[in-house]
Amino acid sequence: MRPLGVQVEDWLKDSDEVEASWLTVDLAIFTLRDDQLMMLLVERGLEPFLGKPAMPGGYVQKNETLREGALRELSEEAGIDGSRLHLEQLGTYGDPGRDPRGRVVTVVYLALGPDLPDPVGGTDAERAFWAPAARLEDGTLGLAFDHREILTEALEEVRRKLEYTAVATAFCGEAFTLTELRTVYQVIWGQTLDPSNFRRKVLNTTGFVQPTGHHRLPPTGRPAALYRRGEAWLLSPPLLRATTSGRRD
Amino acid sequence: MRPLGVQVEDWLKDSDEVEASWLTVDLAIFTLRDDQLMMLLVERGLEPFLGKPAMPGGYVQKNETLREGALRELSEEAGIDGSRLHLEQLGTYGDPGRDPRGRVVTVVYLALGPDLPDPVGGTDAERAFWAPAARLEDGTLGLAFDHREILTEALEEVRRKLEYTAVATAFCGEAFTLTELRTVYQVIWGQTLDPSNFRRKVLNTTGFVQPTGHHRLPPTGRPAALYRRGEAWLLSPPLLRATTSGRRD
DNA sequence: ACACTTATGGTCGCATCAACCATAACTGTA
DNA sequence: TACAGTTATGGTTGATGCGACCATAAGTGT
Repeated sequence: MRPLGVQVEDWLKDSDEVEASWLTVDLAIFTLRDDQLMMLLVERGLEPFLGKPAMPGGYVQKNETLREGALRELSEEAGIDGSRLHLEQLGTYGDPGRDPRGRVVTVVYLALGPDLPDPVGGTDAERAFWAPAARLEDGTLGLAFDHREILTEALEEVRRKLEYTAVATAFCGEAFTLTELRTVYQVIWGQTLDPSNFRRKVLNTTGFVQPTGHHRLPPTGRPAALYRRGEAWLLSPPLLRATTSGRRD
Repeated sequence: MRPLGVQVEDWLKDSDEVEASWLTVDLAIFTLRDDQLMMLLVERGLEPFLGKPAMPGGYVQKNETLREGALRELSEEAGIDGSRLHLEQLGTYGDPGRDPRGRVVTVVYLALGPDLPDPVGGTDAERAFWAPAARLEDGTLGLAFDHREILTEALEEVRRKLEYTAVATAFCGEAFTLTELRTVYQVIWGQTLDPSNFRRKVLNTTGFVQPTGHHRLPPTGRPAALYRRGEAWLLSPPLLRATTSGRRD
C-alpha cells in the first residue's frame, strides 16, 4: 500500500469528515451470442459475496488512467483484448454502504463487442462466463453488490444509444451485412423491424455505414452486401423505436 | 483524517500497485441569465491554481452519498438550495496527473436551474460568480485543472439532452410560458426556432408540458398561457435540431 | 424446372415538418 | 376612439419521411 502524499492532507480542513477511498473499475461487457444479449460475469473468489456472479473489475493501479484500468481488467479478468471494443464510461457508484469493506468507489465502463469468444482459462478469466442479460434483468440470476442496478442502467443506456448513435456497429465485426445490423437492433430492443424500411433508414442516414463492395454468401438465399461503419457517430436523423411514453431518468 | 479499515488491505494482492485516492465532487452549474447560458465558478483560494476560476466542488465526506455531497457543495460553495434543481451525474475524471496533489478522482454533477440569484457572501460562496458559458468554451476565460474539458462535455450533454428529454424545463420556473421554454432551446442551441412550429411540437409531445389554466401578462403583447412540466421525461418524438453531421463521442 | 430462402427495391397512404400567413389580445399614443 | 406596435396563438401548404405491404433478384437444394 502506497501512502498518500502528505501535501493532500494540508488542504483538508475538516479532516475528521473526509476519508480516503478505494477506486475500482467495473465492466459491463455485452455481446451478442445466438441472438441473445449476453453479459460477461465472474464468479467471485473472495468475500464479500463469495461465489456470487459479479461484473468483472478491480482496483485502479497507480499511474494508470481510468480507461487504461478498464482495458487492463478486461484483459486480466475476461481474457479479452479490449483495443477493438467500444469502451465508454457509464457512471460512478460510490455510496457508503454499497461495499461492506468501506468506501469503495467504482467507475463503471460499458464494453461492447461482436460475438466474443468464451473466456479462456489460465488467468482470472477461468471463473468468467456469459449470461443472458434478460435473466439478469428480471432477477432470475442474482448479482453481487449493486450490480443489478448498474446492469439496469447499462441496458437502458445501450437501448437509448442505439437510437441516436452508431453504437450498434460495435456489436458487429469489421464488415457486416444490414441483416446483421438489424438483428442487433431487434435483439436489444426486443422487437422485429421491417427489413426494407430498416435498410432505407440506415442508408439514408449519412455516415452511418459505407459499402465495402464485397458480398457474403449466407447458408441459403441471395448474397448480402457488406458494409463497414461510417464516420458519423451521432445519427441524424436518429433511428427511433416504436413510440413509448418515456419515463424519468 | 480517518484511517482506512484494515479489512480492505487484506484483499489487496499487489499492494504496491494500488493506492488510495481522494474523492471529490465538482459541479457544473448552469442557468440562464439575460438570454445567456451562464456557469457558476469560484475563484480558487488555495493552491494549486490559486486565484483561477474553477467549478465549485470539494471532498466527499464520510457517510454521505455522492449525490448528497453534490448537494452539500452546492449549498456551501454556491449558496444554492439544490433541492429544486435538476441534478444528474455527468462523468468521472480521475486520470493521474490531472491534479498535482496526487490521485484525486472527481465525480462531476450537472446542476441546472432557472434564473439563479447571485451567490451571496458570508460563506465560501463569496468568491463565486456567474460566467458566460460561451467565454469558457472558446477559452477567453481560462479554468483550473481539466475543467474546460469537463465544461465542453457538459455543454454537449445539455445540448443533446434538450433534444430527447424534458430537461429544458429545468431552466424554467415552476410555471412558464412556451416562449420562455423556446428561449431555453434558442440560447443553448444558438439558433432561432419558429414560435408556431415549436408550440405545435411541444404540445404534440405527450407529457412534455401541461397547461396550468393561468396566464401571464408580458410588458407588451398578448397574454401568454402558463404551463408546468408534465410527467414525461423522455420525449417521443424528440425535438430535433437542424440536422448537423454528428461527430464521435 | 421448381420450391425455398434471404436480400434488395419500389409503391402508396398517412403523418410530420418547415416555411409561411393570419388572427387574437394586450399596450401605448394620437 | 382609432391605430400602430408587440407578442401569443392558430392555420395552410408543399415537401419529406415513415410504416405497411408487395415485387423482384440471386443464391441454395431437389
